[in-house]
Amino acid sequence: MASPANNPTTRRERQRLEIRDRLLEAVLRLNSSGNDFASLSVERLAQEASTSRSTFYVYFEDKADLLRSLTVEIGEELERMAVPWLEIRARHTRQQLGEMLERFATAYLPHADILAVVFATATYDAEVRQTAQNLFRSQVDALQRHIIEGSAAGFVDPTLEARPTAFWLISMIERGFNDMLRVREDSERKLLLDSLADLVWQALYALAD
Amino acid sequence: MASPANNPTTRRERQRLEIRDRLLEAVLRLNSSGNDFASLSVERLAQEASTSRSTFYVYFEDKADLLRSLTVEIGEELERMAVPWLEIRARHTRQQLGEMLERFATAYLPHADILAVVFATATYDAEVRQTAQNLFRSQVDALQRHIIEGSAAGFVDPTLEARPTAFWLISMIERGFNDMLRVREDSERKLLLDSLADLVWQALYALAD
DNA sequence: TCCGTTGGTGGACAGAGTGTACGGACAGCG
DNA sequence: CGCTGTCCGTACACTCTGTCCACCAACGGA
Repeated sequence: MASPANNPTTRRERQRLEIRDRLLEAVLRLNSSGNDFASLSVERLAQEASTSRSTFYVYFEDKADLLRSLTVEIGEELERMAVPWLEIRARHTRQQLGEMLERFATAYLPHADILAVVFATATYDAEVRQTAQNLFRSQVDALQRHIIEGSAAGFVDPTLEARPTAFWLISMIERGFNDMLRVREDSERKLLLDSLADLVWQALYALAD
Repeated sequence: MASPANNPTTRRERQRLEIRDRLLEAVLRLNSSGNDFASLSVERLAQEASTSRSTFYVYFEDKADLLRSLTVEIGEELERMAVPWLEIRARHTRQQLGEMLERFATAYLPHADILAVVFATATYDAEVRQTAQNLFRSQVDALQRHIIEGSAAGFVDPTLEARPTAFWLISMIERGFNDMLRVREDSERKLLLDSLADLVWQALYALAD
């Protein structure tokens, strides 16, 4: 059936993609195991991906270039993860909000460490900064739409300024989640998420109607 | 009158401090003028401070060490700046809150760019991370006290979990302020700060009593 | 004022990492 | 089968780091 000939990608192309993936995964592995991206040499990275330093430069211009690719991929996944909350267009309960935020957190947290690297790199690499800003902006956009449509539908406080409110709330969530990485205890995590849900509830939904 | 002999510091000590200050200021100057800290060489830095590279290493172990000193100094100033809001122990109006946050923002924003560097460096330098965490924690502590004492005094919603609420609000303010750097327009800034005041008001004070 | 001490300076050094170039080797492909 | 694409090792020039040291200016005590 799926013979190599039928596959649109040739074997060589598949090998290319595999090496590329190995490099991307190597960064995640090294980064999550205590090493820090900034002092990670290309040599070490290539070694972790079972390839050579010179090959690295075939696939990426430099480390920042690799990080850009990574950011785009993670960004797409983040947007998918936020859908359950932000795409809601009907009145919901405080408890439902809590559950949605919890699901969002569960999906977000595994990526938080690499996102921290992205934000860090953004301060000194213009292209990564652009990518990171797009990511942030698209989250704010989504929440802004949620607020506007929720106001119209009557389940969001209609007196809110949609854009700035969305900006602050997304700031809170993003910054807070990055810090939550360090929280090991499940009970403490629960407490934090519950408090977050209270704040969001209070900010957006409590004063509706 | 104030002869050199009467001065507790000798001339040499004063010169020492002056060079140190020149180096610290050089970082701020170079950082704010578009250059990025990560790719800033010690050579360039010493040059900007009108001193030599070898002298740099007399004063600081490395760039991260310098950043740590800077962080501590900025941290102390930040705490002073937050006092008007956080040290309030009595009921106040929504308008007063807005004014206090505006003053806080005005004091914070000039430092936001270097703080961004601090947070970026924190992801890969353990000591800077510690310093940055202390800074963050002390802000959370102060807000937590504010919430607890405000609850007792009756002007803060007593059902709040003080610690996590403080954590989220400080996250929001810190992350948001770092982004506000890019906001040039006064009217837009006004809108943002007003919205922030609404959120804080709603979160802490609206449900008191 | 004199002179010993202090401390900034420039230069040299080894070590590490970067980004580029190129030839050899090996496997995929026609 | 021979051609071609791709990975690998090696080498190179370059930049930056952190350390060391000898030199010398000027500071400050006597």
